[in-house]
Amino acid sequence: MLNERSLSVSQECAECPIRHRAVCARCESDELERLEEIKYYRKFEAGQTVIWSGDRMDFVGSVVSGIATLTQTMEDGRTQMVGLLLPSDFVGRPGRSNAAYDVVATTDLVMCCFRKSPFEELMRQTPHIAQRLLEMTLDELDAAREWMLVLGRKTAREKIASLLSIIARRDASINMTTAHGNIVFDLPLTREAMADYLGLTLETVSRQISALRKDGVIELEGKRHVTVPDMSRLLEEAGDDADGGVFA
Amino acid sequence: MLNERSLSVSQECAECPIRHRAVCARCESDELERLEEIKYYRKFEAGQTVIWSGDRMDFVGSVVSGIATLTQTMEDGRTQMVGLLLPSDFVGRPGRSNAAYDVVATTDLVMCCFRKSPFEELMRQTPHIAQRLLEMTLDELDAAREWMLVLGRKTAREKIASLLSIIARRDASINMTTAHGNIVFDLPLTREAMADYLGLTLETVSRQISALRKDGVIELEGKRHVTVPDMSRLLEEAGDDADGGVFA
DNA sequence: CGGTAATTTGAAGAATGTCAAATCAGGTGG
DNA sequence: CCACCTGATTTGACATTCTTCAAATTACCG
Repeated sequence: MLNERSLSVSQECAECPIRHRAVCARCESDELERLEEIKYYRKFEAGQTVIWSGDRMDFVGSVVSGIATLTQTMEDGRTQMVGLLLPSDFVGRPGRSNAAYDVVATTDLVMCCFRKSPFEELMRQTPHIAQRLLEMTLDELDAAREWMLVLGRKTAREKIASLLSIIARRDASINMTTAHGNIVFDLPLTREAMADYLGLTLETVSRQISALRKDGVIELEGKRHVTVPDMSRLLEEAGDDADGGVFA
Repeated sequence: MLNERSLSVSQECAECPIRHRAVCARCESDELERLEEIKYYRKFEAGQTVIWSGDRMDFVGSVVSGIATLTQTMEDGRTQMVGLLLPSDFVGRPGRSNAAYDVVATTDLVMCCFRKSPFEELMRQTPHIAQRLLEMTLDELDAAREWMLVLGRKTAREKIASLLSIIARRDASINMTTAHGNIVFDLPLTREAMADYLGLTLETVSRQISALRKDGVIELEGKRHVTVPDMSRLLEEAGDDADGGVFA
């Protein structure tokens, strides 16, 4: 199932776009050299499954570019997204041999992979990797808990506004695509993927996006390109405090 | 607000009931001695708030006995539980100075606390603590993701069945209170707390519990004492695979 | 034996899901 | 370059689930 092509070019960690944010962020140059020995790149096309829940997983790795999702599926087919993986995010769990979730590339995706057992060995020896992984895992746990509030207590409209805020915020921390105060970004998810993220149906997602557009909270060009004229308004719609953060 | 009483008796780590499961599980005896120097016990009564979200938090610690909850609250009062803390669970985040969630004791509670900055210093020096904390955080993240599926995709009945399964499982790993194949346990949560856990109203919780009782999935003595005659039936009602696990 | 909080139950309403059909967008082959 | 095809998205009508508000009941505590 994994018919990705190997990259012919090998890349230097020093020039890596996620060098200072990924699991290797804290590594010294000698530690980086050892990581470089066990790393390899893998490329996936949009729509491809990186790994199926339950499958043996002999690597861990970082998203270098593109977006992937982590999802759980019930026997009857209901699915819930439980993670949205952006560049620098970590995939896999050291010490676990089988994947716990489906990982799917939603855009073209490049991953920097490490063979699992050498990586685990390296973790034992270099505290910087484990330290950084702990930090990242704690951040993910906080994000998961924020998400739980969204899933459990917010209305459909608030859920959509929350998701848009999150994407805008994450996007801004990378691209800062803001023309004269406006926040502008592309939705990296289909309506169905948004529904799986938010615990809604795709029809409800569509209706609420239309409603937010009609009420002037967002503007749309095509189905995916979003402009937010007033970020604090969006945050208000999300049910969050309308102050603080990147967009004061 | 924190009118807990200090414990007059200091306890030995060696005899601690959570010695082999808490954040200190991997520590050697010399490491334990250093932890012992910075630890102190705190006791809370049922209903007391351990810490408010946003408050300065100058300690981290472990639940020794009793149960606490982690909750988020929106401005208009809607609340969502995001963590259920049982004995050996860790409270607080190294490197963070203010609490991100409300922590409330739902039963009488004993915590083993460490002053934060000495603990952080110790973490830097002894990899065993950080290693164990990473492991525990990864487990919590998995639990949070399971919970996200419950919140996002399960029906009210499935949510209740899921919660009962989780409590039964956690209880069993400690007490194994099973008379002739039956699983028996006490609900440590009020209907309202269950509602906050599951993203429901307390009325819906009450109705679904009654329905499960009527259908013979569970039996109740009083409001809190639960008997599960057939665990696989309960798991089926939860929408999970009805096999595997502790109760095969 | 009251009093209070927790829980249950009922009736009605609102939000979201379901099913079906129409529309739109992008890519393809002619 | 255009008509067509396919999948994504939107829209509509209706069904269902869950919440809301209100009141009755139960359990526990002093």
